[in-house]
Amino acid sequence: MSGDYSHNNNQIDCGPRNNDPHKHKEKHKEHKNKDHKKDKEREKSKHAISDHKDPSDKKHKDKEKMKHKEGNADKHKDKHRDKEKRKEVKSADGKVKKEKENGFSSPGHVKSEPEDDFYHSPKQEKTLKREREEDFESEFKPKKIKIENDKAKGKKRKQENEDVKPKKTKNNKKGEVADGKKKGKKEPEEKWKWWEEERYKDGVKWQFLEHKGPVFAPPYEALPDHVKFYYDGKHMKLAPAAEEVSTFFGKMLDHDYTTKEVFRKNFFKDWRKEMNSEEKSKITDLKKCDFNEINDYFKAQSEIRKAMSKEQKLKIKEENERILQEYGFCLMDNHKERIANFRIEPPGLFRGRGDHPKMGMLKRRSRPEDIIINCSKDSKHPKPPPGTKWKEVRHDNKVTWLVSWTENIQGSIKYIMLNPSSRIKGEKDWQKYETARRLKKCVDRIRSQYHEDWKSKEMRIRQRAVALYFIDKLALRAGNEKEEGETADTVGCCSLRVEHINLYPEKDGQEFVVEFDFLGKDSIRYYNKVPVEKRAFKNLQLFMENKATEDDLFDRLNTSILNKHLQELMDGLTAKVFRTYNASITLQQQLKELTSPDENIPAKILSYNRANRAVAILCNHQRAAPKTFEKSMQTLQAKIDAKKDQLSDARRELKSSKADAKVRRDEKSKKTVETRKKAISRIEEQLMRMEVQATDREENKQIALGTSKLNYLDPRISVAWCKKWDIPVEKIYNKTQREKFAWALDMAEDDYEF
DNA sequence: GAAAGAACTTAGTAGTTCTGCA
DNA sequence: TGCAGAACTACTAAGTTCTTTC
Repeated sequence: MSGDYSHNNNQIDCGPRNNDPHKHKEKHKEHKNKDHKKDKEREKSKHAISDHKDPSDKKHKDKEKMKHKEGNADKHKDKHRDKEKRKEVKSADGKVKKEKENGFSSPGHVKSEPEDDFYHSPKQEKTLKREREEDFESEFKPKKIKIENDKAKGKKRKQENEDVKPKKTKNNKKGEVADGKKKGKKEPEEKWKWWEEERYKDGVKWQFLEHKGPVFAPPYEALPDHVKFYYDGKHMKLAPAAEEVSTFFGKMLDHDYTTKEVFRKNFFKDWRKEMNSEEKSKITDLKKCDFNEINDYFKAQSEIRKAMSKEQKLKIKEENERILQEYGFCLMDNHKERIANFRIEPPGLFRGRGDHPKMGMLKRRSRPEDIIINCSKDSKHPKPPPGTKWKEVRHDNKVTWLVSWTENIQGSIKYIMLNPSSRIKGEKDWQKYETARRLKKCVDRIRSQYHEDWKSKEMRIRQRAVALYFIDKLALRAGNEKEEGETADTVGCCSLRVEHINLYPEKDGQEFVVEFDFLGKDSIRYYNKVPVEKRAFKNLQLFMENKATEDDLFDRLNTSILNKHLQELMDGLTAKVFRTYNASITLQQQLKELTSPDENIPAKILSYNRANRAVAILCNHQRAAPKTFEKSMQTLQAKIDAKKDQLSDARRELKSSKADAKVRRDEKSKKTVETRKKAISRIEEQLMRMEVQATDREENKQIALGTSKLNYLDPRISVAWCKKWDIPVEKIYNKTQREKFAWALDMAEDDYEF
């Protein structure tokens, strides 16, 4: 893990989601800022920890200032080093190597993208020059593109405009337009390297945005007459509104949700709202409702779809492709960009995770009148379906979304945004890792600061220090306060309650052990027994004194207090950055530790997956073990056994042919020996692959690697590792991931250091 | 300065497509 | 060629953080 710092003993196989041993008690009430009297007494009586201004505070601040100064000096040195590094390097073959900046390179050439006929706008010229964002951290400096003279600008502009000109897309396969690749064409067309361009400043996200608007869910299609709903054993024909909602439930009959009391109650309440007065008066008990025919009908439909002929399937695929081409892309600042989710969420029953109080509620159908469109004033605005109107068309270029609407369950806003491969998402991602790298430079200072802080006389400072210690050491999430009764009862670091930890002065031969047991994001259980520093332990004892189990552990702390403090320690620092930093640094360290030069490619990939797994465990990224896991492991094991038999047979054969060759001493028998030797090494190779696969699969049973790979691991670490060990990057990142991390693939060299 | 609202990232799951093997 | 299982994608819930409002 991350040096001696992140000791994470997360036990992944600690039971399924929601399997919290202590049933979550009734939600506690506002513990923050509450009952000050009680707190003060507590503090006074014990360790004379004052909640008031600490006279030593000023001293502290001065000290802090000094530290900051030191930090700045370091920064300066680093900058200097970076500058040195950035100088052009000539490689042995005389080629100018890419200029490096924090391990990346950036030749300032003009992009050439495929032309396309999707959008054309006369307004593109002004978008060409983006100004540099001034406050952008030093590490996140794309190389300044050489300043173009007017002539050059004109040339670039021309090329950019050509980017959006018609492109023949006959027989296009999925993604080809986006990729700018044509089948059969060997030379890959160059993609837009947005990371070599200037960024906008002042929060501007784009200058020009044009899109076709969202795709709505298809209208409800009534059930055929033979599919019947029964109430109390009697057939009942429902009016379309109630029937539609009944199908939402009927489709889910095989799902666990429909057995949950809360789900059933919420569904029934909302369903009744959709019934006419006759239906409402008759249907009063969900237990008497029989949705089986509806369930069977949808299952049959699914079978029919599966059994379709190739031609029929192809037709559907083509239609989907057409919709994708029409609605799945937008034009942002001269570049055609893929939209992530261009469909409005269809109506259905809300599937809240864990013990969500709103599960089963009806998610209503969104209409054009609910939809806000965001695009350029001077673009071709998307048209609402005939006879309808948008709620609003706005032109806000300080946000990244294209479409938004408010959902009816929690009243939150939903957005249509761009794909992770887009410039707008990529820049943000890159910036995220640069912030984490800046944390690397000052993390020691921050750590010594919180080690000081937990001796403070002020309770709030001690709490802040211990919480930060956990966020840093265990990669816990910040833990915002949540509205009671609105969501599942989950917590993060700042919102931990007394009931979520147990303290053991000594456990299993270790001192000062803290046992964490709580439900985190998505109601995934976090269970970890971890030895902590004595001061942290003693502080926890103090924080828990005279508190009830449902009280907040850190009653003088919340995420905004913590983040404000972090902001003072480092510009742009928030609790979340620690997770990114610890994940990435762990990957880098693990890769160094686990990769041995003599191993072959599959073994190296196993090492990579193990490093990735270490991060996933640190971040508590779990998944349900695949339903077919045991069976597929058995199958694989059987194959391994068979391969082993095959190997021993082959060895036996080799032995006998060697003996044979000794006697005969002819060419033919010599050849046989060689052939059998080759066969053996082939079988050994196959066996080794299978065994590696089995190990990997077993270790991965309940761990999800994807989340950390996509969100926490600086891709440049992986790219550098691939380059260093000659591993094809395709073995680590699939196509989508390579598109998302195109910037990293382009800029990271084999010596990249996070 | 706190609360509410908005914007955006992170997350697991369900459904679909691809791949390798018998 | 068909099937099983792996790999990938789409979907959308659930977080965090930033911004606005009062």
